[in-house]
Amino acid sequence: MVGGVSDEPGLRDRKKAATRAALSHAAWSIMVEDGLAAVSPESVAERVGVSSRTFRNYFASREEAIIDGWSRRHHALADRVRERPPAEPLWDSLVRVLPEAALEIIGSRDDIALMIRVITESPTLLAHNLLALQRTSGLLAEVVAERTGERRLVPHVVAGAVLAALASAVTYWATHDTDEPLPDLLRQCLEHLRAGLPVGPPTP
Amino acid sequence: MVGGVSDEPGLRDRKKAATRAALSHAAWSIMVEDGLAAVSPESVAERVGVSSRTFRNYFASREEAIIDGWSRRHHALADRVRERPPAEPLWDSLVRVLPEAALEIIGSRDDIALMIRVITESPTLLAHNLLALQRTSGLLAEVVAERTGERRLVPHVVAGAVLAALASAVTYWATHDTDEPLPDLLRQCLEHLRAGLPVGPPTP
DNA sequence: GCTGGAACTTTCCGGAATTGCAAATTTTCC
DNA sequence: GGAAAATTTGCAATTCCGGAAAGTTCCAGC
Repeated sequence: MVGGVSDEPGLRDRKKAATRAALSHAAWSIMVEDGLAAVSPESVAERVGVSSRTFRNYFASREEAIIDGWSRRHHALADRVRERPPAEPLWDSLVRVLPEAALEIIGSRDDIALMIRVITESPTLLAHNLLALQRTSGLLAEVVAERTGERRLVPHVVAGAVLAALASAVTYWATHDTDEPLPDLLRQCLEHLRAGLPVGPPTP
Repeated sequence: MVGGVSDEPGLRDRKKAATRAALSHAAWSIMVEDGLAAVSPESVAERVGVSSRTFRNYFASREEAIIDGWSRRHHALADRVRERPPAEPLWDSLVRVLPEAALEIIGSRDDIALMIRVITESPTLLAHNLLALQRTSGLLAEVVAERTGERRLVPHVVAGAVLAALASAVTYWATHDTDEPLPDLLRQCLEHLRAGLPVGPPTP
């Protein structure tokens, strides 16, 4: 017992994670190449080299498979924030971590633009996306609670608002033809949340 | 032509709306009485007195039927804000409308508590709920844009944050044993958004 | 008010999607 | 090396879904 109480995954779990990732990746690729309709348990399983029954053991639907990779990267956001020095004020952590992390998570602008386009015509895919966001929001709320000591309403409001900002910034950046880099857009949104949401006087 | 250019729905459309509402209501009732598993196109259609095929003409799934009533009340939120005097500053409108409207929309505390309990063990139902919220968020963003003249990022951030506040307040109110009335909780959340989200210094 | 046409509901039905199960295969541990 | 545990696979049973056609209800024009 050289390794002590190490909880390394072990080959079995690593393989599971690998096929899961391979299935999700394949599902995404097929969607990019031939559209959402072409993604099926059969097509995905064939590309990975497993049976379609195995696909169903991992995912309940094509949408779940397509989202899964994204989902896992999303969830990493909370850990990123948690890794910041505990003495750092929360907003500083958020403003430091999110704008940079956002880019890595969503990948290229083309990817996210395609995703948004597909999502707008597939409520099911949108729903799975929202589920992933919701889970991330829960994880982020935990971190906020740890950092601030607040235990009740505030962490969820903060987490929800921050993810709304993230979603808004990403959507705008991907769908509008702007030169501003994503991190800058997101930083602006977060600063708004920190300082109080600006809403101009009513237009006369 | 006494009534002028009235666009009253007409009997046919009223009947459609009625069966839709009846189906949704029946779906909700069955869920309350016998649990989510007991809600099926057959059981719902039978209670209303239509064929199960008709149920499928209206809703694609039990979850959609269960959520539908709530959905429609949600969507009314945006109109409520729009109806406020145009000269009123946006935050005043929001703080005035939402806390009171929230209560009407979600019904009794028991209803929402049950809903949350069921949702936690049914991802599909949660997903449909999130879809409804998302649509409401879009509608609210339109109103914000009309009111403030802002056209790009801000309306979506504001709308998303406000709905996060709504969801947080409702969830807390329904799941924790607090004496504070829902409108007060929600007002607090909205004031936080207006003034800047408070996050205490890190706990030493 | 009555009649033709449009819209909605119902019945029937076939194919696709989903789930459960047990055998076969692979991994782990001793 | 071999037993135990976990995973993959194929198959069967079942449910789900939506199209087509017939029947029923509403609306508009005469």
